[in-house]
Amino acid sequence: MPSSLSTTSYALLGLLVFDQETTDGGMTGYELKQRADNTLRFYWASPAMSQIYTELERLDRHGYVAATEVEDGKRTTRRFAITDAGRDALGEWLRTSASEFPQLKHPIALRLMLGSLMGRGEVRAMLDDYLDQLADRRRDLAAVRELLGDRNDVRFPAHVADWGLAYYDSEAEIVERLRKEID
Amino acid sequence: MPSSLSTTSYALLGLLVFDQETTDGGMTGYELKQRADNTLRFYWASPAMSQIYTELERLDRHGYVAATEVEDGKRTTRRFAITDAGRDALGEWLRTSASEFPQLKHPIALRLMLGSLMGRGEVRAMLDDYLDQLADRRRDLAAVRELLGDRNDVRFPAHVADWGLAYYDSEAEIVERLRKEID
DNA sequence: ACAGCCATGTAACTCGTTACATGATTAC
DNA sequence: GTAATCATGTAACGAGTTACATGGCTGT
Repeated sequence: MPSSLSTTSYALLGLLVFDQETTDGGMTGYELKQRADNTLRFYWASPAMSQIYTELERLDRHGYVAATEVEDGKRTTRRFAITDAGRDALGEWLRTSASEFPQLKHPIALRLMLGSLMGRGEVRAMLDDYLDQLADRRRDLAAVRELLGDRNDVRFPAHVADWGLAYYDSEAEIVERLRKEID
Repeated sequence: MPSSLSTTSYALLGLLVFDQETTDGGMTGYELKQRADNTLRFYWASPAMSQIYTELERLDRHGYVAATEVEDGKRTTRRFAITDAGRDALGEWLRTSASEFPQLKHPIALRLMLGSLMGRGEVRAMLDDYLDQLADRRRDLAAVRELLGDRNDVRFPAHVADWGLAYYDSEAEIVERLRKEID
């Protein structure tokens, strides 16, 4: 019964590792989505809500998470916590499966390839617009990095955030240089 | 009938723009796949052969490419060339549709986030391995860049290749720094 | 009261992949 | 002759999205 999970599935399971087990055990699907928006989004993908619930269901079937129904006023919410089996599976995955090379889908680069079909001004506008978006992203990630501080339990997520920040900086630099070359 | 095409579809159409119209008109699906492996692969994705043929079929239905059957010894191969309508559609797409922000799927960063579940040596090995892969990639892309030279018709693809090379260099630098910090 | 957030799910669909099938041509 | 490459397609499947549907809770 390997019945391997997708990388996204392991990624979500991984987010549950950093759950600081509050009074109730675990996180809701909604909370997990928020965490994904704050972390996974920057170097993987933040799955749609519907997929979060689907994956949690799947992880539950594998016994990698434990669900508890919590009475919350009039409604009942489900909270999910990673199990020991889940932690084992995650460690096994990290240790035995090969790391794929990163996959980049870069619409700006793609369009730049076709720069000869655009006017000079259009190319410049596209790159400027990209620089703006890049700055927005960087701000978002910097805010997340701030939250992590230097707490030891999130030392690795902090490393990843630093990586992301350095990447955004380098990307902005490259695009600015490119912009000048094209003029 | 807008019946918008996917970005991948436009990307393939874009590759046909650089077809230096030889004796026969256009490229075979097989040749297009090779070109995608040399270009698209680095900043988008190189579709599977089966998808190439599917997309060419679709582009043909839209009138964006023209197919010609060519007798090639005992077999008949189909060659595809971009049409004027195709060039128009591509320009329209470049001018009117918004550019999405790049999407990065980075398994190494994802795994690094879970570094606390791995041994120090395992993390280091993972990063070293990534640096090797990165160097391989860079070599491949540098070879492609070489081919482009300074020909004016491929000025923009060359810009994109330069962008990629700078990205790989920056990424290697960041990972090396990270490696030291983790030790 | 009304908006905005919290919370959970199902159904239909798209995009793209792998597996399967087939066969000609070319280089050793 | 036989392996690698050229060449073309179909079928089944998987991963993930958007649209749809529902309803409670919270702040103003």
